[in-house]
Amino acid sequence: MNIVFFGSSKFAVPSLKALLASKHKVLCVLTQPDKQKGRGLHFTGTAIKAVATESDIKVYQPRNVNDEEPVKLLKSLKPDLFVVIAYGQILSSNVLDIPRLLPINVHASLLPELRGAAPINWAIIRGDKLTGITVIKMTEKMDAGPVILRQEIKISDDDTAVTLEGALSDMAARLLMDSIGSIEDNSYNLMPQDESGVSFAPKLKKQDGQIDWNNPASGIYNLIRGCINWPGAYTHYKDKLLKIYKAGISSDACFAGPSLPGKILGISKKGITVATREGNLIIEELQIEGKRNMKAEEFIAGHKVLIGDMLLKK
RNA sequence: CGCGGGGUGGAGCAGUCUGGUAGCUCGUCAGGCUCAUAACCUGAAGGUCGUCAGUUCAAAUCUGGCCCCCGCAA
Repeated sequence: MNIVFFGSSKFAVPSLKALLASKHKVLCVLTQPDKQKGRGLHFTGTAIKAVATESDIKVYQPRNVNDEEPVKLLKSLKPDLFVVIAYGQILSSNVLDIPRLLPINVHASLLPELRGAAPINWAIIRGDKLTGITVIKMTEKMDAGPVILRQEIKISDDDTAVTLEGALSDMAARLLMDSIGSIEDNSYNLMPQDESGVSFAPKLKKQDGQIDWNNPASGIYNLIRGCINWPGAYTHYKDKLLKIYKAGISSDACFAGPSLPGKILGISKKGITVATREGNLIIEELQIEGKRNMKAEEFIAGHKVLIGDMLLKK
């Protein structure tokens, strides 16, 4: 089949690679325009652009796919199928009507749960035990089309957005290939989504990573795991930004009583124990503004961390 | 030239403003204490202070160039 691939982030990479390795033909790849990124604000391309370029696939980076010019181009390719994975732009019906067979989308949640840009992060932040991959036929309403294929995966307590994304992106590639297979021999069904079960996973904002010590330790633990790649769970210590990369829930009985949320209760090799509204969190790996990330033990060695110090919102 | 922090024994930091003996916490090693220990005590090893040049009697510290790491922002 002749396929046009739409994707931008790392999550889409295994799927694109699977397609490139298959008998199907990838006519071209659409990805987000290069953006100024990082120190010095140099222009950087997406992860998908790198893979496509390496394989000598044509790359297009329209600012808006729905504009006249990209639409014209896509029509001229006469594709059978659109495959959209973590692309970052919403396709209008003009675009969705182009492929001869279907426009399909691979989404990292069990739709209708967690529609939107950041389903993996939110699944962890919400404390879900189960998530998965859903392949849908795209409709104009985002992530709302009928389901072609779906598979579940368990979220373990020590999964982070990074580990889960890795597992899901591989699963996405497999499910994508299965879906294409069923489309090819016309054996697929379209199951409408149950609109009563809809929830949303909007793009994370910087602000979403801010730790509120008035939440229970378990909620903060989930936030840390869910925000690990971006924006990072953060708080402030002595007026400096402090990111927390790894933490645990403390079971130490000697800090059992209620304490002021955000207060440092204990300092040991295991980490820094901090009070929350409910239970205590033990910080194991962190990063202070301007420094690399380090183990709590290392941080303690060089910074005079005292019991009673506060971690604050700002 | 987007804004900012930083490079000092193996790790994390202080010292730099106000040049003049290399400091702290931890780790490592040896010994001691202890029923025992990741605890405690004593001692030791380990550093051309990122790099190149300049100023100076004297540079981790002042001046200039270069390299590298990181936070913000996007």
